Amino acid sequence: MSNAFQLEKVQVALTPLERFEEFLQSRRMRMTQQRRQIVDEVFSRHEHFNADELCDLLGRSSAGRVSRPTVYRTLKELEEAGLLRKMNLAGRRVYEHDYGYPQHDHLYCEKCEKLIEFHSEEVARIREAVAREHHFRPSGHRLIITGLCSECARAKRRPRRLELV
Amino acid sequence: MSNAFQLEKVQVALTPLERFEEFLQSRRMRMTQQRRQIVDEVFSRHEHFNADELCDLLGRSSAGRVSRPTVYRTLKELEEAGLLRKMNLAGRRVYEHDYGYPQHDHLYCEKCEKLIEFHSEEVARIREAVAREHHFRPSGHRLIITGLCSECARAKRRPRRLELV
DNA sequence: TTGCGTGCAAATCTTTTGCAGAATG
DNA sequence: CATTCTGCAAAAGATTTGCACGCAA
Repeated sequence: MSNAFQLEKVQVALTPLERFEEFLQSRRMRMTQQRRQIVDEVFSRHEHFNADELCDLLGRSSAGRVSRPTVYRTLKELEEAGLLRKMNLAGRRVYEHDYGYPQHDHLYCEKCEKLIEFHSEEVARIREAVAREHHFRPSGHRLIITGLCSECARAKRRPRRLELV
Repeated sequence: MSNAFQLEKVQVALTPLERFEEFLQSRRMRMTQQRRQIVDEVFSRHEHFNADELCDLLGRSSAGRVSRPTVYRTLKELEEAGLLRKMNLAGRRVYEHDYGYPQHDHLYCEKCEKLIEFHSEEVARIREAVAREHHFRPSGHRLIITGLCSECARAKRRPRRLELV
């Protein structure tokens, strides 16, 4: 169902942690307590997050805290490993799951900052067509449609009534 | 011609400077030597730029220098006035002309960092269709297709020959 | 003359780096 | 045991802010 606000997961053979272990091994890097903790935290929910928020979450963690530099270092590794994707949203740098989720684009509510995911074959088609015209070799794209989500649009249409209660 | 790498200008009644003056007046703000200098510099070429680059250009200016805080303050004003649009490109925050140029999207070369503008009615159509599906009220969008431009793609296909000369 | 605007210096915020000690394979 | 990692402190880069003086209207 491409209309679902939360896209369906894609079937993957390995868990994010296993996938990351493979990546680390391929680079002669080590699986540490901290890296494990970060992967657990990051993949325990699907929301978009930024480095600072993750630091907070890991700060409160019962498993022991992880330092800020380590969080930044590991986020970069997870990006290189293809587990996370970084994105710029109204000046905020947020991460989202990449591994195990299908290609998608976003609707971004400027009021409540909600991020809605959607998939469209059309976008891929346009990408190819435009690229061909310009002799450009596309490797990816990013489409963000900004505006107001249904709730905020409704609220905006009749703000008086609600505010004057 | 929507295929031109450099899109055609749109007819506008006022110069950017005049438009900015109107904006300032509407807010009881003043036209100063510095603001005038910044607008002149910014609209003297069509390239994308960031705050730092603009500071450099204004530093060399014969008309006297403009301080960094003023550059930042004025860029924000120009954005609010609808003269400039800010955009995040691979972590770099760049500005582009908004006033006097048509709605467009970008092809971004990951190698040479070139930015190619293109216009597509299709994108606008998709935007409306997706928004309708999600009861979303769109106000704008941003589409960036990343990859390699024609020159860089060519260079990449046969790097040996060129590098071994 | 009355504020608004500017430049300076310093503060913020976010992210990165050098390094000594800790942990992993 | 040889290296890789981590945390700390500090550096770095980008942007913002407080304030006293200067300038536009």
